[in-house]
Amino acid sequence: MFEFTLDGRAGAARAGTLTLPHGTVKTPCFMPVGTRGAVRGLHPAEVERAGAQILLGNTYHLHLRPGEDVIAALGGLHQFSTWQRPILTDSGGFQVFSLSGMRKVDEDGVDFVSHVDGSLHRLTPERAVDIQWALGADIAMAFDHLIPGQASHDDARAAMEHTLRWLERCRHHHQTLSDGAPGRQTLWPIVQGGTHADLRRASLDGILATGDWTGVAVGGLSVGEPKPTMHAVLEALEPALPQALPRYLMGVGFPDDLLEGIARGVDLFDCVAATRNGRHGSAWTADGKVNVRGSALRLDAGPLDPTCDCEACTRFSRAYLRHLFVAEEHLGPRMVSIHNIRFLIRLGETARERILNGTFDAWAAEWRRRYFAKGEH
RNA sequence: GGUGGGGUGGCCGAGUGGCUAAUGGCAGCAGACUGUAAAUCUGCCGGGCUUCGCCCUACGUAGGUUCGAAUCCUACCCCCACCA
Repeated sequence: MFEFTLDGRAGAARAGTLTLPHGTVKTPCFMPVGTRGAVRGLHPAEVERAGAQILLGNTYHLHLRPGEDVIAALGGLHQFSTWQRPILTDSGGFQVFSLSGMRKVDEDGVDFVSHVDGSLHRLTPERAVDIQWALGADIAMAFDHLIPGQASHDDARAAMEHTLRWLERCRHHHQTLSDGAPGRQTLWPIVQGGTHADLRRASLDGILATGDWTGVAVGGLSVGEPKPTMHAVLEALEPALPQALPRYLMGVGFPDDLLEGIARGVDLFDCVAATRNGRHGSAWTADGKVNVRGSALRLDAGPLDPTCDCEACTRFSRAYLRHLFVAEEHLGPRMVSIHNIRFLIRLGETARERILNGTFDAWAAEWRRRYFAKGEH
């Protein structure tokens, strides 16, 4: 359980197989986000047909509603949601960042004011682990202290060291739970340190010194910093990342981010952009971004993306999808969400093939050329 | 035929002498979104241009009062309600 085998490499890029209690995951892989136990607007069968191998859930949001006790009573998140493939849960660390106006951080943990009803909720490393254990995710994430991409070296260091102290508490608490049910769930640490290479390396060193991990995540990127900065952080980290561990770049990203991440040795990604942008009428295609609501598509009989095999592209015209958005039919946001998810998943599938057959670099170069040809992305 | 009410930018609808090219909303157009407080948010939206400004044309039609009118006056046209 929790094994990762490397199937092939191309430069820094890797193809692997991750074995988890609920199934295996072929990498590189994009993981759709189902924050509240559902990928926004989609049926699990649709997510399966899009090729998703593993989904995300969120500690904070599922704790607020319906509550981890409810989910546990109904057999855990897999049974509750009927998603039987692997699940990874985020710890609520991102909410420390995204709900910055509604929480207070201290050494021990974080007080959140619920955005749902204003009630007070406290998350600590132990609580985050408890909740994720109750949810029954295959992979639980450490509770981390995430800060904006522009954060100073001092602030980034403080949050990174704070994250390490929390990690040790997460690890210890998770170990005591796992002792009673080995093989049920694994815990992954998160590298922090903002945009500062030295802090990133220190964070990774601190993580690797504390335990035998089954995977490692890189967090705190794509939070306002320029893309070249994110690439530089990944490049600074890559040589120090153990080849034997799957690497998960949290919260990333857009298609080009996935490609650049894969090229820099990342195996796993998640991002809400596929569903959020899809819901908002922005579709990714081999030729760049398409505004599905745009008047240019009014009489366009062609598919959203001629290279795509998703349920939207194989069935509907651009004109029809645009009509759905203009008329505010829910089918529109749903279909473009499916398309975007499929697009990212297919990107991972293709990258894997190319890594395994030795043509990754050439393919990546051509992919970039075409994706950016129109000057949009 | 009489009385009263009303005619405002693609639509609805504020505005009763200057701060009004004219509040809002809708429609339309463009853009944003990265471990989801987002089926959300932002910008444009009479025309033209050398577009952080200038010039035209505009509040039913025509005239008038005034330094200045969508706002006041007169006539006419049209719509609605009630009364004949």
